[in-house]
Amino acid sequence: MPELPEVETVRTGLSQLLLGKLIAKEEHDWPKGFPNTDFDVQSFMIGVEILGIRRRAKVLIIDLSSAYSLVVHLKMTGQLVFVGRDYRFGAGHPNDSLVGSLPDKSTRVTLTFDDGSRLFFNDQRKFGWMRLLPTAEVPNIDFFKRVGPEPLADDFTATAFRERLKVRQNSMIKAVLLDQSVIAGVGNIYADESLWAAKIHPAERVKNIGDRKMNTLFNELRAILKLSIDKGGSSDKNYVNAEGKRGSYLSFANVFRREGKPCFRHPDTLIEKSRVAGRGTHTCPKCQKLKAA
DNA sequence: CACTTGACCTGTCCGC
DNA sequence: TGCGGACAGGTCAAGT
Repeated sequence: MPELPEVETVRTGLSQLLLGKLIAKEEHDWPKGFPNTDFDVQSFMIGVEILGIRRRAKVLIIDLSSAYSLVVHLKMTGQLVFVGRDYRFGAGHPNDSLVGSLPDKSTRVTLTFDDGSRLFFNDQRKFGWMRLLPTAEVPNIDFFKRVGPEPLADDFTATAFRERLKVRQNSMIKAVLLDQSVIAGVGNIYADESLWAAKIHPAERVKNIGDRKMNTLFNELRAILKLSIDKGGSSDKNYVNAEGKRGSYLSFANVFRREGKPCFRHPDTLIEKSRVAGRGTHTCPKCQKLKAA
C-alpha cells in the first residue's frame, strides 16, 4: 500500500486534524499487535496531548505529550481515518471513499479524543503495526537504524543517489529501488513509474546504467513522488487519507495498472506486466529495453 | 553476497 | 453458485 506519497498525505491530514487534541479513550482488538508493551499503556496515552505527526520512510510517528510516541507502519492495507464528533456510529462514511461504516471488521485500534472526535487504525491484512515507544527511542528501532535517506530531502543530490545505488552493482535496479536501506519510501508503484519515465528496464543491472541515466532516474523519481503527494497519493484498493478520501495519482500513472493499454510514448505498443524482484512489474517493451547480457 | 521463496493475513477476482 | 488458485501497495527471515 502506502508508499512515501500516501504516508506523507496521511501525515499532512493528521497534522491538520489532531494537533492539540487530548486522548480520552483507547480501545484495541488486536491480541498479537497492539499494545506492544507490558506496562500500563493507558497511563502514557490517556489525557495526553497530540504534539505533532512526523514521517520517516513509510512510517508515521505521532508524538504525545507523555514523551511517548505512537509509531505506525501501514504496510499493504493500513488506514488511519479520522472522524469528527458528529460522526454517527454505523452511519457510513460521508466521503466518496473506500471506507464504509466505522469502526468496521478491520479496525484494530480506536482513539477517542476529548472533543468526541475519533481516529481509527484499520488494517485488513494485519501486516501493519502500531507501537507505543518513548519518543527518544523511536530512532533506535531496527527499521530506522537501517533505513536509507529520504529521496525528497533538500540535501539529497543526484550524486548521493548514484553513490548509494552503486553499492549494489550486480543487482536489478528495481530491487535496489525497493530496498528501504538504500532509499527510503519507494514501493512498487513509484519504482515502476520512475523506471518508465527514465526509460530503464526494471531488471537492468545497476552496473549497466550510466551516470546520465541514473541522474534522469533521480530527477524523475523525485518529480513523480512530488506529483503524487500533490494528487493525494495512489488509491488502488485500500488506501485512503486521514479523512477517508482516495488519492488520484493513478489517473496520472504511465504504467502502473496499465497493462494491455497503449504506452503514452508509443501508442502502438501495449504496456506489459511481468514479475521482477518478486513483484508485479509494468513496462513498455519498446522504451524499456534490457541491455544484452 | 545476491537473489528467491515463504511467511505474515484477508479479500477479491478469475477460470473451471 | 461454489471452489481452488493467483494475486494485492511491504517487510523480514530463511534457504539456495
